[in-house]
Amino acid sequence: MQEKNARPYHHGNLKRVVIATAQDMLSEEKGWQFTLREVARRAGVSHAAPYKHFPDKGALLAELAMLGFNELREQLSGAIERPRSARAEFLAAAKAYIHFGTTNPSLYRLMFSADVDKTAFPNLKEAGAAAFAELLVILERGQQSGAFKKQPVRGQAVASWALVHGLTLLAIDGQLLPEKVGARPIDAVLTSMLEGLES
Amino acid sequence: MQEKNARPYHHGNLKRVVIATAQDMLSEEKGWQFTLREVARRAGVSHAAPYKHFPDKGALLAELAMLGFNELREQLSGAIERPRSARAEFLAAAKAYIHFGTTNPSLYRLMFSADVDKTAFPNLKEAGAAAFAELLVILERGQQSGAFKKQPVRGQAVASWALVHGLTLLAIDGQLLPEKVGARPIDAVLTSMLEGLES
DNA sequence: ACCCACAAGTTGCCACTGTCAACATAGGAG
DNA sequence: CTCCTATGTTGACAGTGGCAACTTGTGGGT
Repeated sequence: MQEKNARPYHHGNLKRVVIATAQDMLSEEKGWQFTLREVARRAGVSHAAPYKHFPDKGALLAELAMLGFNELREQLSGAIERPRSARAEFLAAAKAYIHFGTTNPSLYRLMFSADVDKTAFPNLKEAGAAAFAELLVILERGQQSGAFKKQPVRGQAVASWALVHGLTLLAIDGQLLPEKVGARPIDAVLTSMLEGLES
Repeated sequence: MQEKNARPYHHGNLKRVVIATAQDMLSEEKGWQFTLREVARRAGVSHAAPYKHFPDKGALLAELAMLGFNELREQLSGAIERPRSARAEFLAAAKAYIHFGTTNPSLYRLMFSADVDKTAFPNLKEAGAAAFAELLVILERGQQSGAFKKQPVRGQAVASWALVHGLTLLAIDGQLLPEKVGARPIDAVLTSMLEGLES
């Protein structure tokens, strides 16, 4: 008797496969401007199948961005696991952040792109806030220990984030080459930032 | 006798009109993800006409980005026209930069998007470098006057640019609201940056 | 004035896209 | 076993980027 079709109608795990396939495609030339039809082709399903799991392409992109923020938050909290000096924590987290961005440039750009509307995707917004909260933890601990100036922590967080974010984008764009900006530019800039933070 | 067609085949000025139309469309919802066909429609020509002036859509986007950098450079040099203290110059230029970005959010994002390939468009690369050079001028003058620390100026420029770029993106995303980050966050952050720069 | 070459338009086409509707199949609950 | 829902597929539509071939307009040279 004939077996059932090699690929039954009920995939069982298609949502995860679509996400994983899209994540793979992020590292290709088109970055997050891949096409949903190509994702479906590579997942081995029809072009309309993803629409049973995502209302549209924007929803898939938002999911990717949210997963990116989750991963970033894990990288940040992993970098400051063992309690140590505020300075060491700050540097470790900043470097983990920049490493995340330079290792996943298309994902990083997607996370901050206008194409993922955080107002339309609450999970994404929360994930972004959770990643940002790791930075707040570092700054609050630094203030409590007396290592950092006692100032509104959100203001300090904005300054720190703006700088690290800018550095990450410069690194992604290949603008942080030693012959352009001197040796170890990231260390130099982060040290300068810390001088502004410290008591 | 009948007049010639209302719209002769030879437009005479189509390249400029395409650019101006695309610039207008940047401020609409899709930002720089407008379609070239829609640009052509609004310019009153056929869908293929822009291809006589731009090899592809990417070339038009690169042109828009280059014009953006030119405009940014003019804003920066205008902000520091009259010689004054290094500190005042730095603040004026930083605010002009942030104002440019928040006034033209889609153009600003396009300028730093992976979609405009600076290696493929030398004019764009030069325009970006010229805008960046304005910052070098400020820092060099600051060092010469003794107001800023005598350090590798490109390193200082990278730190300054990273911070201002990050602030601009935060402002564009509406993240610099006083209830979130305290009053006058830009002033606070720039002042802190200056403390790191000054002798 | 005429001719020719080039510039710069148009028309039509191709392969592809995002997304929707209708249909087909699979799974699970009652 | 039946029925409902989930989740696939097929087909269609309106649109896109970009190309080739064609058409019209311009300007230079004779």
